[in-house]
Amino acid sequence: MARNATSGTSNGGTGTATGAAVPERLLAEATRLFAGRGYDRTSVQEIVEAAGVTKGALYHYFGSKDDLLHEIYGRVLRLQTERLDAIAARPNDVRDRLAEAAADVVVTSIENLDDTKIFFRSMHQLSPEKQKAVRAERRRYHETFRSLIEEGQRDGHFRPDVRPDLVVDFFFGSVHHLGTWYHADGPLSAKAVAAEFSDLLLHSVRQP
Amino acid sequence: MARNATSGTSNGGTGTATGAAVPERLLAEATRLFAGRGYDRTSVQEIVEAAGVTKGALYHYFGSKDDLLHEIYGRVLRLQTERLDAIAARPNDVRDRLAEAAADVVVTSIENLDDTKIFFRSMHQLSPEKQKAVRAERRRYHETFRSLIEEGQRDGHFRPDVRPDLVVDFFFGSVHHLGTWYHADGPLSAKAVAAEFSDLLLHSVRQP
Amino acid sequence: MARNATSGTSNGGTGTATGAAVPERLLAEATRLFAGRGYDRTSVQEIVEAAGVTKGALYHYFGSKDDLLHEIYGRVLRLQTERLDAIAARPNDVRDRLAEAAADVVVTSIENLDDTKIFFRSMHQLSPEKQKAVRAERRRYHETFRSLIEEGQRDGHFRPDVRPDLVVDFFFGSVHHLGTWYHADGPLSAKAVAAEFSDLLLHSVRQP
Amino acid sequence: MARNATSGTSNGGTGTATGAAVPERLLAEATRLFAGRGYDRTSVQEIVEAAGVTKGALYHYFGSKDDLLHEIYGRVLRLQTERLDAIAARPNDVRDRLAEAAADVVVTSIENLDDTKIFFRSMHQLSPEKQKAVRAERRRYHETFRSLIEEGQRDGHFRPDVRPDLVVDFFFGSVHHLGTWYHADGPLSAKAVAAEFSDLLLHSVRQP
DNA sequence: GATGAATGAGAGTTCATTCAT
DNA sequence: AATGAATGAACTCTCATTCAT
Repeated sequence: MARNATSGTSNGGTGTATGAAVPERLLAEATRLFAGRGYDRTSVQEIVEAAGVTKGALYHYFGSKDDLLHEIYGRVLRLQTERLDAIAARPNDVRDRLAEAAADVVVTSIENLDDTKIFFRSMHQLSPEKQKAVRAERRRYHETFRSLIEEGQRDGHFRPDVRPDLVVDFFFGSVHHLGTWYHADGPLSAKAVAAEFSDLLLHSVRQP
Repeated sequence: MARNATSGTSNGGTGTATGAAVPERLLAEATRLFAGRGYDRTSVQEIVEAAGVTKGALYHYFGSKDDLLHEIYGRVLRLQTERLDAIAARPNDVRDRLAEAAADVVVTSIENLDDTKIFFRSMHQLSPEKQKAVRAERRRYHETFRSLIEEGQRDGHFRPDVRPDLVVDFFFGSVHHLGTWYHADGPLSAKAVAAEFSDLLLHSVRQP
Repeated sequence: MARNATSGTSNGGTGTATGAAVPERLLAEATRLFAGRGYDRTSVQEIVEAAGVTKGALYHYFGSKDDLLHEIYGRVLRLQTERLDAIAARPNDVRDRLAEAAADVVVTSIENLDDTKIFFRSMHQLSPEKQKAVRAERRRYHETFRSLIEEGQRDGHFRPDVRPDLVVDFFFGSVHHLGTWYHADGPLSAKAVAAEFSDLLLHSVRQP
Repeated sequence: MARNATSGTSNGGTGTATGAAVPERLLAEATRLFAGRGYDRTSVQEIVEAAGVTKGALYHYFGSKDDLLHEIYGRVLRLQTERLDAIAARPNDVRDRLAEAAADVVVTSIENLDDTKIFFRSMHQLSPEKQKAVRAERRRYHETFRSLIEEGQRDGHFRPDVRPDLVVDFFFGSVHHLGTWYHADGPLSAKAVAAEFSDLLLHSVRQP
């Protein structure tokens, strides 16, 4: 079980290595390493060395290696859920909200590309209970997204002959896979990808 | 590297466990186990036990554990490449060919769902050289697919304002993620998903 | 070494968990846990959690984990030594004194069954010096017991052809093993066992 | 789970270190070390170093450290059970059979003093299931012993006013504790102790 | 063609203890 | 009087791979 995470003595989260508080440093390094080598291929020893502490310190804050992964998921899930909820609650035309939600999740996925990579590659390495918890939270997120599509269908803006749940799986497959091909130093900005993915989604469902 | 892989289908009937030849049995069990537990969490011992042989036998046919994974990739890549090449070479309207190619890759991905799961989860666990080889072959596949989109754009059937490479990444994200949500015993047949994914792709790119 | 052990019974009412003073609570919980899981398998963390204090508190009162064990031995040794000395000093017939001493050590062993279990299972986990100290005290106890047998032999009440030291080892083997089979909720009261063990001892040595 | 124990390639069980077969050597060294330091304080590393092999070899033959302990128990239990069964089945007077059984278990306990020490100190460190198995076998042994006492009571040779089960616990307490005080280089031979313990037991139960 | 004993390096985790506060 | 973060060493166990047979 995660013990108490932050402790919040001081430090606003500045540096990567020795500046930040210990739990933050551990999470940051774990994220970087899990994204690079994969969860199973990253040893606890590597994490603590990268964070400049000892194993004892890690196990003081986190109950297990598994716990670190769960915490990483928690952070990104919370962030994306909050943003989607805010967008979905706006008074705009549902087409605009869907477009914005789609673009937003692409941008935040690219901004947190390490978390995105970890998400789709390592989820099945979580303990069964934690996996269940993460899936439940993810399902809530997908349901909110799906409800936008359903709303658009009721309004007559979106085609009625598509299954909203399949559209969600279709789109989030694309989003989760950003980590396999997107590179920050490539020709495409996060915004450019977001605009294009959002556009593809909208065209795929809109009433012609 | 794989030494001699299959040796054909004969076998002479000496097999201890099931009917098939030893290398086939090993590949089949490895595929099943890798899909279930992941590559790193599947031990060579488990594979040989499931196949009813000993470690020595495995290392007689395959040079390493890594080699098994590479062989699995090889099979599915060969299959999908052949099918795509055949579809792309037909004389039909490019919209029909794209629709058919999209539907076909969905169906074969679902029919080989274990391979699909392994593909996107375990690619980064291959040795660097083998990873490079697989990526190269995959790129060829994507290029063929992309050329269909480019052809449609030249013909005026598809919107000119989308980047063909992004469309490919968009669509194959969806395909690779089938393994995370599709269940054979669910309400949707492989064909139904294929039809819908293909339809979503076509709508997302066609000239309105 | 124990620093100041008890500090009396007062406590001022500041205790966080139950009523008793901190060192007593620690000893009580340690006894319970050592008897249940064994010394090596009980962590300092478990002890302090059971007692409702922190590690710092434990190390304030006791110099080490080893020290706790030594203190537990000290208590039960002091108790049993006092009682035996009192019984041995009475003016009764030596047969009655031996019978009473035997019955008494059985009763107090059962009443402090946790200590009994710890005694014979964990003695060798004490540090060498402490082990020596405990053994010396135990030897004194055995010598007092043995002198009763020798006295009975001189008086002609007990058979002269038995070795008193062997009788002591014979009998205390039985006593120390109470912890392995006696259960408070079984059919036998402490007194019943005490009566029978005492009777068996007396029959084994008395002059027929 | 214990895998296959012996393998019996050659070697009649001569030496302690490098002569004997690997599993035998491991068991012998484990017995010596467990008796000396206790189960929990003996590391797997120490065992394999003493046996001159690597950890992998140990885990090739034994499923766990726990398994080694179980195997040690198995050997001594089997030996003592066989001997008791043989003695109990003889046609002699029951008093002679009880005396012989008592003396025999003392002699074999002293001859295998390491096993005896381990038995009473480390039983509770076995996994619950294995503990149950050992206890069941031990119970059978005790029942055979108890049946001798019951037979003697029916014949009128032994006092009817003692509980046979308590006599068994009484006597085997003494036997199990041999390990705490007996030293091979002391003044008493195994036979001398056996004769005296057997004599004490017989006097404690016989009809005066 | 196939065995299985053995290796050796490294995995995650636990723990008694210390010490600045 | 008491905290709790942090240490560092040791723990049991796993694993892909090799090689004499």
